[in-house]
Amino acid sequence: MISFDAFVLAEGVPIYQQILTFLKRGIAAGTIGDGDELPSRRVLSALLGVNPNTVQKAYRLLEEEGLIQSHTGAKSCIVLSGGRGERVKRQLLEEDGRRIAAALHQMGLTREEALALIDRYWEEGTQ
Amino acid sequence: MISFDAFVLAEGVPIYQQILTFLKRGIAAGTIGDGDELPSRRVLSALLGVNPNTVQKAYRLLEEEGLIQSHTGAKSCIVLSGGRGERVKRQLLEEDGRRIAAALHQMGLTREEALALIDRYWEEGTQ
DNA sequence: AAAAGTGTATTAGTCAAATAATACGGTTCC
DNA sequence: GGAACCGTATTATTTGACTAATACACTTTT
Repeated sequence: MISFDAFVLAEGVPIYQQILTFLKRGIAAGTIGDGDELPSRRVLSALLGVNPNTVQKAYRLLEEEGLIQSHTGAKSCIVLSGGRGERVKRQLLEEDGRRIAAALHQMGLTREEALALIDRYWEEGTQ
Repeated sequence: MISFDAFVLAEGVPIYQQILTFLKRGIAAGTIGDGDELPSRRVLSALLGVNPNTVQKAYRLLEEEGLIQSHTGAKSCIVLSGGRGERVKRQLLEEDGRRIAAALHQMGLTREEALALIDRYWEEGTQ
């Protein structure tokens, strides 16, 4: 069963997108693997304190991407066969890499200052 | 007159927030300085292809933060006195630093892999 | 078999973001 | 002084995110 203990609800970003991002980053990190069971819509919505429909929207989008398999009545589970896992990781690294580098550059940081900033907050992110 | 040539409209983020971020990053970078004139609401909305009310919302929020001064009839301009510029840069670095480090860590990257990723897309961000 | 849990679907409502169309008074510039 | 531009304000509408309350059929568990 996939754990949502590390999930923290942020503001200003659609909740269903945060769920997508959380799961995809877990897939990229390898902490979420092929065949892993997802919490049911009802359980996760109660856990996060959001509406079941919001979780359903996230799960539906994941299924449309082929990353989840759902059968009426049974729990949904992760599908990473056919290079899906590698694809997710590659896409995530490229999108985040571009976005992050652009942000740091727009703030006028040099390459060294940017690397130093990541270094500075790296320890905090490990908690 | 502050240039919005480098501004590119993204999806999934409120437009008024994108305008705020663009200006704050310019302030942090030093490319936007004290007393600089902003494009009028009408001109900028036409330039970005968005509604004047959306630009007005961004400008109003900036004024509430004390980063803009507006007088009815005249153009608005940037106010960075009293350490406002430094404050903006410090806040931006902390927020982005934390968010970026957390994202990289959640993807399971080591510190070295994270720094390599930034390095990889650094050149692209320069354009 | 019965109960509990699950995926799925529907309808209704609230709220924020964004658009659209004006309107008014003040400033700038020729 | 007048035209052009500017900040500001108002009202209405559309769209998407989210909540709320159900309902139904299927699976799992006991």
